[in-house]
Amino acid sequence: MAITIKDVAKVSGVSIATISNVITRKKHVGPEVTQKVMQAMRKLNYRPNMIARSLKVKKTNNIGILAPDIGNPFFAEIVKGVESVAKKKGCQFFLSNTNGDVEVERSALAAFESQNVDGIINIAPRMEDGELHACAALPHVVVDRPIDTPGLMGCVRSNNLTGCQQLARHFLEVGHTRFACMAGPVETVPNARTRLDGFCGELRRAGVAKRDIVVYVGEFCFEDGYSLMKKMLARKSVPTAVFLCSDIMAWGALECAREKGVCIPQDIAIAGFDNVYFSTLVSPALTTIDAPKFKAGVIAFDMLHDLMSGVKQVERQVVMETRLVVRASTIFLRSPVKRLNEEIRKIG
Amino acid sequence: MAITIKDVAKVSGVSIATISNVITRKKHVGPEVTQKVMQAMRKLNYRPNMIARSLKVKKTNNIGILAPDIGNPFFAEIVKGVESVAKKKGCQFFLSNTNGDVEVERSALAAFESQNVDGIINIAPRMEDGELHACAALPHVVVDRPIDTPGLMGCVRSNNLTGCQQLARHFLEVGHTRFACMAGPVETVPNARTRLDGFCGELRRAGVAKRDIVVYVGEFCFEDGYSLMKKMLARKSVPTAVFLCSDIMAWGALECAREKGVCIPQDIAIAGFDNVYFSTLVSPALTTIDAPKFKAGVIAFDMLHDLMSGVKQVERQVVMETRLVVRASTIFLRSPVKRLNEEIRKIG
DNA sequence: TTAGGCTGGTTAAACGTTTTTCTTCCTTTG
DNA sequence: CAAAGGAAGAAAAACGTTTAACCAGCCTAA
Repeated sequence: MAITIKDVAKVSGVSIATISNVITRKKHVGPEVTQKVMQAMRKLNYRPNMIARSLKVKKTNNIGILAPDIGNPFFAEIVKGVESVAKKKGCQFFLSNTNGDVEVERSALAAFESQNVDGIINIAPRMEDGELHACAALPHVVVDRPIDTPGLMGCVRSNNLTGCQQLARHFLEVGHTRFACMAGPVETVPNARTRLDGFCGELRRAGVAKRDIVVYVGEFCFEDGYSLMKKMLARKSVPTAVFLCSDIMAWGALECAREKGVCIPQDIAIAGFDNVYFSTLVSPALTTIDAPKFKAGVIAFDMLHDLMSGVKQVERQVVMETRLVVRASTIFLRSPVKRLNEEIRKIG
Repeated sequence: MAITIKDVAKVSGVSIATISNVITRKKHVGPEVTQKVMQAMRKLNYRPNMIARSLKVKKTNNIGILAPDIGNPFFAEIVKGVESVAKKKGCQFFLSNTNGDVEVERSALAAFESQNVDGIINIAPRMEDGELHACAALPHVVVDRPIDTPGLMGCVRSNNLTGCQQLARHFLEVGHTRFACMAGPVETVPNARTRLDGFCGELRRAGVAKRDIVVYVGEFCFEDGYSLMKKMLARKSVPTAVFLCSDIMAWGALECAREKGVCIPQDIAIAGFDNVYFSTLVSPALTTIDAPKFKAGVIAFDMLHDLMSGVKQVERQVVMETRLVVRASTIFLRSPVKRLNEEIRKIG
């Protein structure tokens, strides 16, 4: 039988209200009584029952975190950011993986609501805007996806555009002339669209012809990076600079290149998006676009916390910058990168 | 204001007890009343308040998961295993990262207890046995660490020994004669000790001299893999087969080798432990010892669930097998691996 | 001296459920 | 036909807290 406030009351010979007061510090209670109570609590190893407390105060100090896949280090990092500051505020969290399945998202949200969480952090949800907005009765911040913020909604994301533009310029600077972009699910994920548009747009602006940019679409996963790369290598004129719209896709592409005996970056330059920490470990180290992950988590929680505590005038849209991180997969130090270009020009 | 069972009672013109009965199906309630109630619930979009329910029934259907670092795919995979089956049983979970810090473990456990979780899954805890055993009042299964199981404890882990022995034999078979083992924190983590002993023991049994096995100790992290490798390469006689006791350490070692211009596996063969899914992606693909992760999570939850439901005679110790997975980092197809050995013999 | 205000404490109601007990009204049966 | 039993629902108590309302004693000020 778990031990309750009543037991403590009995042992310390004082009313349960007093016990509660020494715990919550809401009313002053005399020093010697405080002592007695403290002692009794320690002796009994009493732990307040949060369930009962929550029921009474209508506040659980729990939040729910929804993420597509915690096995993906990108999301894991965000979650860790959230946790780092949640812990400081005495906040626990429920976690639910959705696999990008809207149905799962729905049921997880319902479950969270039943658990009376005080707020929700929703990472890269697939659910459409309208349905998401309907959840704004509860403080709810969505991360890594643009959305406008009625009710108690918040949004923290990164500017996917600039990083992609930087990458396009980088490719141009090192002399590439034929490009490929392997995008994510552009129909359902706004950021996938943005990355594609940012990259291609900048190229076009620099005068690259439309036919020199080939676009593929897939999911943000290893397999699709692999298979799209394979498809691309089967073309008769192969681009020399390819942007995979997530690191994990880029790993797939690297794997494919290795199998086909294509040298990176000598033959083809490859870049990703996310700057997940594994990206320094693949070979060659991956040029990628860094998006703040841990920090996004931190900011998301802070925002949620403000929303939960009813702070007025909270900044409900935070967008952070992305930036290009150049590594070995796009620069070939020993010789100019144009070799393949020239060969192709000769051949085709 | 959230809507409660009382509102439903009012709308459907029936007592709250009856509402409860239609929800829980504990007592039969007439069909037309059931209809009315259902309708009212739907109309009001009523969701039972789990907090109140939990308080009454002294059961939350929540569990707590403790893991060193969710950013580590090894642990993430276990968590996903747990979640997959927990979800089916209508169980939510709290998650807490400990960073391998005993103090954090303690406070997280206390927090879980206050939340009245029904059980705990404790992955690779650092806390010592005694203290852990003290938590066995609550159903508590520890994963990936051997421990005996008094009270309501359970343990699911993998047999670290056999895999390491297989690896040792594999190294011998391809002709190595000088070995290194870079172990984890052998003092505090039992599995670290087992891996070291399993590997070295098998070598010794095969007649390898003690002086042909060099041992280093570090943490299970990238940095230590890197630095220990560096230290090893500075020796005047360098082993040709090295076992890094976790994949993530092995990645560090690969990185170091790359920097130093050491070819893997031609110059040195490298193997890891865990078979985390990224290990196929590093270059060269890593030979490693596969430990079941997702499945461990599944089994852990099943065991916990039995413990929670008071099932008698639950098997409280499950140990799964590990097995060697040979990949490119230890086999060099085009020529025998002994080259460096011979050079070393010549030089030193 | 006494009304009024602190101080430090107690009592009791409330939070939203479940569950035990109680009430009604039928139906069965000897 | 009366007693027993069963079915369907209602009333009320309980879960472990917090908190509003209350109270006793003491100090101060009028």
